[in-house]
Amino acid sequence: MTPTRRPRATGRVTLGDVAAAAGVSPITVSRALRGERSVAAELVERVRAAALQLGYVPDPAARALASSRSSHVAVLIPLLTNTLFVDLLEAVHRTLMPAGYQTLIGVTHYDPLEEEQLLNSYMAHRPAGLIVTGFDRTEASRRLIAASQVPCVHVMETTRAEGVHSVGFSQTDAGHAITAHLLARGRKRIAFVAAQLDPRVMQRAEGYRRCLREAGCYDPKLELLNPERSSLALGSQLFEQMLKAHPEVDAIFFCNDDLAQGGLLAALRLGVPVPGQVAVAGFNDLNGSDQMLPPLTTVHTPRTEIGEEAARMLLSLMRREPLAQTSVDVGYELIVRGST
Amino acid sequence: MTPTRRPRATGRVTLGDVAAAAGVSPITVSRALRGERSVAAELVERVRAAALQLGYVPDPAARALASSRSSHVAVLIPLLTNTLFVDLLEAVHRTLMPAGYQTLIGVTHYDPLEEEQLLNSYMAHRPAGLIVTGFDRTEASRRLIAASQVPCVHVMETTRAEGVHSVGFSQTDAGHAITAHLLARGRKRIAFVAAQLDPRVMQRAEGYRRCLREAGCYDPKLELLNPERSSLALGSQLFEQMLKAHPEVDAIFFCNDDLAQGGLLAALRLGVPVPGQVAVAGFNDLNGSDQMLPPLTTVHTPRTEIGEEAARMLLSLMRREPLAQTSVDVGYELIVRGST
DNA sequence: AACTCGCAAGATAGCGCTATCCTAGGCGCA
DNA sequence: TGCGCCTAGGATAGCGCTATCTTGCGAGTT
Repeated sequence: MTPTRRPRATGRVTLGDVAAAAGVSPITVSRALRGERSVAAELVERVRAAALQLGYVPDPAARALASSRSSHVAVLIPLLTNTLFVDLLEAVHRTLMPAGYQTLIGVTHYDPLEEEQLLNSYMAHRPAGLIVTGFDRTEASRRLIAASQVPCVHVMETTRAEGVHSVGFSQTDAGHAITAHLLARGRKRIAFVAAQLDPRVMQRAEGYRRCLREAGCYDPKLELLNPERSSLALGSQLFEQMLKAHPEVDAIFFCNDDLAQGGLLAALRLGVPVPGQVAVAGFNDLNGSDQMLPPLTTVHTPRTEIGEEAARMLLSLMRREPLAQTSVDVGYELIVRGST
Repeated sequence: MTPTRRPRATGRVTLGDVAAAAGVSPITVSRALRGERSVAAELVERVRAAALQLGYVPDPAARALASSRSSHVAVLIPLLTNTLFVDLLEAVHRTLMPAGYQTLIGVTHYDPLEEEQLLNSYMAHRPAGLIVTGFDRTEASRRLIAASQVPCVHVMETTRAEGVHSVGFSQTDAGHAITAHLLARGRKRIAFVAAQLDPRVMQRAEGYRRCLREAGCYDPKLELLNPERSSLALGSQLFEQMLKAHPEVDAIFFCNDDLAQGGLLAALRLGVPVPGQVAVAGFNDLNGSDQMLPPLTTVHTPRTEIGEEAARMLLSLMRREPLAQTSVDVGYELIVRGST
């Protein structure tokens, strides 16, 4: 009678089971399934077959514990209520999932401190990779990312800084381009209306300013910057406010499409002809902008491409493959519609 | 000279470190920090202090491996591009995170087979809990959930079925209520326009039918069901299509606000007076519905409450606490605005 | 022929926790 | 006094993987 201490039965097919079935050692199974090169092709085949036969599924927890690296990728975005980031997220998710990575979502609400807390909590999970939005974060966050050695890709903006990986486009250039479009339509009194005021919004503002200065018609009074959360309702309100304060305005560049959509609806409500009296432009090409009355001129931001490219770049980093470039500029596209 | 095999240095503060600092055994630290009752209050205090002092963070992977239960909660929703589910998700996330749970997101695209695949993949992670949308899934999925013993809460709809946990409201009743509202406004030729055609949309359709049958003015020809993805553009198109086919229609109940918003914009474009000629009602009270011209009458669906309540219910289940009720009906709210 | 290499495969020892069993001491009860 | 029986805390043994070291063997070197 052995003093029975039965093993905890988990009813799970383990590496060992596969090893027994394939007639090799567990470590060889591990190596074969992970695609390490030092296993003979014939063995790999045998192991694969056995694993499939038994329905073996690797245990991520055990893997993470043994290798101190999980199969999680943490993605930190400012908001889930902005479809821009949702599109980005979905693209990332779609690209990482087939490669066996899980996406952990963190929402920072545009708050660097909140981001720092999230990073602290996510790093306990030893994520395999990290995707963060922009470059505006606390020094502690930056150090944490660097010290952790976790591969990290920055999205939405780009940089040439050494050792930093990024996928995005020039928000400043895009802001410049749409302002230039308004100028080309013969507008002179071009207002800039913004909310949220995150770093990317401010970069668009910079593009707007640069463009108008070049044309000699920059007027700081035509900037309306509101720190509240961006929404249709706020867009309506700011449109009215701008026209009341500056009736001579002949174009408005809204920093985001939801504001612009609100502006267009306000124009309809107030009977302000668009683009007759005021041309309206937005940014991001969100859902519904093409259905507005008139359809909204905007900048299409390629968030799906950004998400896919960032995920691909991260996959390369996680696999320690060489990268073609550390920074990818995916560009933007001016979409001219009826509102200008 | 001992044959040096140095331990893998991970530089992590472990349970053992805390135990040494507090002068107790590791297992006591584990129990103290998890709040098991069998540890003296004084010891708990001592352990807590030591953990805080050392900055101890439990390793989720080790915990998952040892207990065969992770700190992940998988949430399966149909779409990320519908703000309804994003709001739900955010509420769940916000409620679970402080309790130490990570949210894993799965997107099913309304496809039970895709959901089944996701479940298979997520179950490998031994999630601590599961939140799924509605009850429409494959038999295999149902069995997998039941067999896994993972606590599971169903959201958006409710059921009285034994042993099934749910948080939602009656989609049928809500569909009935908004149709009754249109009747009360004196409308007789009330159309139902839907896309997506998921189970909940069909339940709203059922409510619409029941209401009109009760009033003796149900006409199946006034139902326009389109399987495509719901969007503003499709709403515009279906609005036009409906009015062309049935010019006598005096009200349209769209199954979702995005369709209804598209319908309202089409009405503006076509010069159809709303609600003069046609009253328009939507469903879900999405972003922007209050800004439409005229503002859209709709049913506010309390997805934030659903998310919070589902998360709370799941927490209770995961902690094996007794539940007050297995099914929570959070109701809905008719929001009457200018479009009716 | 003796000797390094290089490489495929295996043996071993954990990763950092918790499930499970074990023990010592305290209590009630006859 | 002696027998259970509970409780607090500890000892032990894994959970299912992978990092690291070790071994065996054939090819290349001198």
